[in-house]
Amino acid sequence: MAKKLDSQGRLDDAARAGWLYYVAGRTQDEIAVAMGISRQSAQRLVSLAVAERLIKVRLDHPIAVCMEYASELKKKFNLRHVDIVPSDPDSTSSTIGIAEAGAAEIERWLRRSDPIVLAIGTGRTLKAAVDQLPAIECLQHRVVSLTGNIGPDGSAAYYNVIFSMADVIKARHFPMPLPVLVSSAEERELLHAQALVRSTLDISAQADVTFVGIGEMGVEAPLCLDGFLERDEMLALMKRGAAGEICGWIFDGGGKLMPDDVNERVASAPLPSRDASSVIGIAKGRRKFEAIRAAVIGRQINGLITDEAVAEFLLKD
Amino acid sequence: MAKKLDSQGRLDDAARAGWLYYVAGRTQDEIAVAMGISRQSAQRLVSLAVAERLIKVRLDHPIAVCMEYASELKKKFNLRHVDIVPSDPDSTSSTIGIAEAGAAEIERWLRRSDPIVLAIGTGRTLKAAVDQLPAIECLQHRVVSLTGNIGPDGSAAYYNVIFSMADVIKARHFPMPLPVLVSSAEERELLHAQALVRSTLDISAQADVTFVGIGEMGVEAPLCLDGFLERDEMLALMKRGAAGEICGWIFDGGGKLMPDDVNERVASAPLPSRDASSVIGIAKGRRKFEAIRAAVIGRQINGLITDEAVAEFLLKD
DNA sequence: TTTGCTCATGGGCAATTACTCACATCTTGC
DNA sequence: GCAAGATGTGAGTAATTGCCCATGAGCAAA
Repeated sequence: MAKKLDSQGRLDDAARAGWLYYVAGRTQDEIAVAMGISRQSAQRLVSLAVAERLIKVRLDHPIAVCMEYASELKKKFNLRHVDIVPSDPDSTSSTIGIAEAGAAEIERWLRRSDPIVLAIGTGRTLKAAVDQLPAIECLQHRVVSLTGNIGPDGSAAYYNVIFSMADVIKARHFPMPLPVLVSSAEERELLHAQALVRSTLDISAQADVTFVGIGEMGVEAPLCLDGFLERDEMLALMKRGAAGEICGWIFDGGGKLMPDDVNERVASAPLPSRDASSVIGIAKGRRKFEAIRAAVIGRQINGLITDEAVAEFLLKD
Repeated sequence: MAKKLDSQGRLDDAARAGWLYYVAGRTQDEIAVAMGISRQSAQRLVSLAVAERLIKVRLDHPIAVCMEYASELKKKFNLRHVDIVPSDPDSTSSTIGIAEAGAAEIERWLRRSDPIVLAIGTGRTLKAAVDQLPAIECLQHRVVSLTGNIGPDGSAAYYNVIFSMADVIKARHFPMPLPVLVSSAEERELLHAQALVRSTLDISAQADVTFVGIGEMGVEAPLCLDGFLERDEMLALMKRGAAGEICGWIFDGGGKLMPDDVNERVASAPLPSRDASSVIGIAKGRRKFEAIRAAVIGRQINGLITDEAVAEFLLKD
């Protein structure tokens, strides 16, 4: 070979080796023979070609952009887990796609053989996700609800999902026999002191992974639709800067829990630690843009399952 | 994951795995953990992504000697466009490398926002190139076939590429509902007079760019293999000095169309103007040396995508 | 319902590739 | 012309990947 190898010549060789390796599909051994160098040198040239970005790999599939977004979001917001599903602009469903993706992620956790504690919030999206779960026996795990299962009128809250979940997987489950909102901070303390509630709260604090929906603010928001909040309470909250809620915990545009009397009355368990465990939000849709951004910024969650449209919104500034 | 896995979902997974492997640079083990599958399954998905051509690799570096050859060829034969890819002396494939390069050049044309007419010939090499194309919507362009799509036995000619092309790009396309060779000059006139054929011929004459394969002469040549010409017809042609063919048009060593009865029966559209448009040949391989030289000398083409070995041959005298 | 077929799965193993270390060679600055 | 640092090389070894096989699930025909 040439005695003097300037960096141009070396890059040429790297390009040639990279071409033989990736395009022609030869092994590094064959390349070494063809180029008259040692196997190791061939390997170095190939990795140089990669390092110098001479080799461009492109994935020609609609999923590609989702993966891209996921990786950027993970970096930008320091998230543990991000899953982006393709958007269907023609669909008005607020769950299509993410329900399946959410179920897949829940299932991944449930398939673990070591026992875990899985905490779960409430909401339509989460319910849709749980409905997608296959039947698996998970005797080793425990599933705990972060939110009360009693509706404002005393009936069972429809969108409390822990029972649906318990139906399909055979794990021990710990519902929270409370309303979502109580009348005062004092009442909450009283209720939380009950042995049964106490133990559920304790278990929830040990959660290894948590799945929650993310609610937006507005008179059409779930909190209002389901009768937990009156229309004017909601309007007042919005005036004070509320951006969204998770399990009833209301946060502002920066994702900080608001020092508000409504939050004083939330009977849900606190969200498990975002430092020590995974807390994964599942949500999409135009109306939730701000709520999702706030939740991510304020680290109410450290994982996100959403769609392309939300990803674009979160990445755009 | 244990849900019903339709092939769509499986391709999605393959794309994910492929992305994680090639773009994100994760190992198959990491991918397996991330996707909740076994390492072997991850490996299968990755290779499926490759097999399904979801992964496109290209080399983005001007290898000095290739660039040099290209510029010399351009000058020597007054060509509009020359692309030289490295040779792999041990490979017997007649398409490797130039298929990717051809696809890249086709893509460059397709990416133009102003509407163009792209004419396309036939052949294995061209088919391999089109298979490398990514899916792009090109509603503004028109794609027209220069050759008939009916094989000698009346079936669809396999190596007619316009349909493969129309699959991946969503442009209007104009196939040529004719055999490649007809029985006589009179029959050709008759068929060409049909309205449908007429309009395709008219469009092809307006082509802004044309991509064609270059066929060699010989009993192993495509024209024979695919049954368009009998063995002894071919031998007679060679005796009369035939050097190669493009879209069935047979030319001699000087690249001039032969005044031969076979050429009288070729039903293909004439090659678009080499003065007013780009007509790019894609071919390589020892057996095509003479055919390529003739095509370039006789200006059947004014652009060439080939490999180092051919470039050296063309430059050596 | 049974039988046969296809195909995905996971384990195991061999081939291939990546990394580390010690040494040789080349370039640079004086 | 020489020392010092940078850079390339080969060997050995660990990690990663590719492939074959037996198995079992899903599905269609009998």
